[in-house]
Amino acid sequence: MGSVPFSDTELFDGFYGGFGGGGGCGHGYDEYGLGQLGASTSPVLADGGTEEADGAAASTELLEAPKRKGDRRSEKAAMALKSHSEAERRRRERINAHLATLRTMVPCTDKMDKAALLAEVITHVKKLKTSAARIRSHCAVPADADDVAVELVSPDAASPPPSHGGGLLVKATLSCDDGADVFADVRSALRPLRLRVVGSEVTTLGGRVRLTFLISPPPGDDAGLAESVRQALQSVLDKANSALEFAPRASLLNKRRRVSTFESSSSSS
DNA sequence: AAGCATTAAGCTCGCATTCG
DNA sequence: CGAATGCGAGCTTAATGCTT
Repeated sequence: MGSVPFSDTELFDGFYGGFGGGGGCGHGYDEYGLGQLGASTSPVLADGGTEEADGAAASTELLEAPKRKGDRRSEKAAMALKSHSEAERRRRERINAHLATLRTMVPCTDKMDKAALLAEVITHVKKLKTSAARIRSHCAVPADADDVAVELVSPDAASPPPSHGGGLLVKATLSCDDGADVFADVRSALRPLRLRVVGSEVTTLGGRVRLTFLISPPPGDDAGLAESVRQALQSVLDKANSALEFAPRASLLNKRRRVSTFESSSSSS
């Protein structure tokens, strides 16, 4: 339509005043005294006059000083604008790169626009969550959230080994991050209780671990033992969580965090 | 084919927030 | 406190589809 295509705007690097894009916001670029910046040999000063006119009118040091100061200010503002503009471009590229990644992860999204893509991703994630929940209900996979569960179960439900006598069993389950110390911590926590463990099971998935113990309690003290085991396992969780509090600050910040541009390969200059 | 409306995408600006 | 960054809004342009 007779205007400069976006791809050609690089020609006007630093020349904001000459390009019409985004010019309708009610604020002209001259608001900054930047008119024709970069392309003009007689830059407009903040007060509206040109350097040539002012220079002819007064050549004393006293008058020159503030002028150079204004020049520097507009140069500085122009640099800030350019920098901000480039940062915005990088931001858009980052967003688009991640959207492209999402496109590769969800089938049949090639022709979708961004809004439809995001809607499809939401649907897809919901489906995956439902599937995960279904699988979890059938298999003993670790829970997403840290959890300690202790319950009394009948030997039938728990399918204990033949060595078990026949009374109620204590079934204790711990789900947490699969850290290097988990097993040692659990062992340390349970050892003082002098338990008779008749069965155990370990499941790990995606950096999470789920430990299940079947314990044969002493006669008449089911509830007491269950509570002791629960406290012991809870102490393991508490220890792990307190260790997290001393982890690098970045992992705990809920403020908006700055992320360096493009964790992927593309580096813009 | 021309004209028009709609939509998607990119650009810039100004303000708010965060960081050093 | 100034610089850097994030974000929403308003704008333009290009592409697309529909009607005449």
